[in-house]
Amino acid sequence: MAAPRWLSDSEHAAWRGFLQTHAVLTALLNRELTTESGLSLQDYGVLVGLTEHGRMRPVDLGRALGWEKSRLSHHLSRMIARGLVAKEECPSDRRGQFLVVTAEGRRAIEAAAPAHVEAVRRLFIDRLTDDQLDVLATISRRVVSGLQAECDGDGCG
Amino acid sequence: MAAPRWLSDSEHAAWRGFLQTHAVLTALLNRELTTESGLSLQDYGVLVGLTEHGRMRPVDLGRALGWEKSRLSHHLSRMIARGLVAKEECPSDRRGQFLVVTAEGRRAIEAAAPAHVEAVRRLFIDRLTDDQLDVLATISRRVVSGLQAECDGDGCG
DNA sequence: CAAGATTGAGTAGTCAATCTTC
DNA sequence: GAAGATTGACTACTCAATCTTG
Repeated sequence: MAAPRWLSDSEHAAWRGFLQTHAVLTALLNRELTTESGLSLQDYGVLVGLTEHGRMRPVDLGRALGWEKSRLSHHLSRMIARGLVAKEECPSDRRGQFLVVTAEGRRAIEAAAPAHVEAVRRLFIDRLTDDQLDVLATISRRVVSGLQAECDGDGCG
Repeated sequence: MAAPRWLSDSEHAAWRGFLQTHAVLTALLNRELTTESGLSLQDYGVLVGLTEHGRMRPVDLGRALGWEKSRLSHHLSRMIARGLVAKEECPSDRRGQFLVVTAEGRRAIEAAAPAHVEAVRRLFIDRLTDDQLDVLATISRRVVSGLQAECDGDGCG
């Protein structure tokens, strides 16, 4: 390995800031959401994904969330046990299934959403400018696409 | 609760993108780091914090990382058991201690750093412009300061 | 053999209760 | 009583192994 290109102060600030922001933000949002609705931030993410797409295969939901397949599988089995989501057969490819939100899951996310969206606004969205939000979305697409390219070469998951 | 101000498409993209990016990026970085050096991303963060500050109290390290106090406490006891960090008495306030990196901890992070920094560059830093990195650092400061203001009102920790 | 998904064992994180010192 | 820190029980995540279908 040649002499490492260490991070500059501003690069270091960006990277550590990203990690710190995520830690602190998700901890508080998760606490609020759980206390008020009984859903975790993870539950909420699953329900948002399925609600947006109507029905979805685990592999696609996992990609949208950025989760490992076994994490998703464990989490889904807990949510299925609680009656929030359900599985349907996938006729075209019997290795996979479709996931759907149950009526109870729909009630749960509809009850949780107003307060949670307010919290996300208060702590995150409303503290940033439109330009900053656009940069963030651009960064996400850029980094995630790079990660996926990386994972085409070997087995990432 | 009045009619909720739902997130616009671009706000939703920014927020979900942030969560997805963090999930996907930390999973891959953690796997690489653990495989090549035996340190987790969390271990690395602790060692970076302590190395930068020389000696540090748990409460300050927890703030820098954005971690809950019990998470830090559990993690430190594991790192102490592995000989990576150690505690010293804090003469001015005997409720607290100082944390220091051991010689072994220093060896571990120095061995891990070159490859890890390369990975952070390859997957994150080098894919973004300087302007984007600056925006990210600004966002972090802004959001984290808001969170701390929020936590002055009640007990967040 | 590759891809979608599950399982079990081990590790890590959260919450509430507790202890000590200020 | 509040702040710094720890502990134990519970929940969640990771990794590797496995199973089934393409």
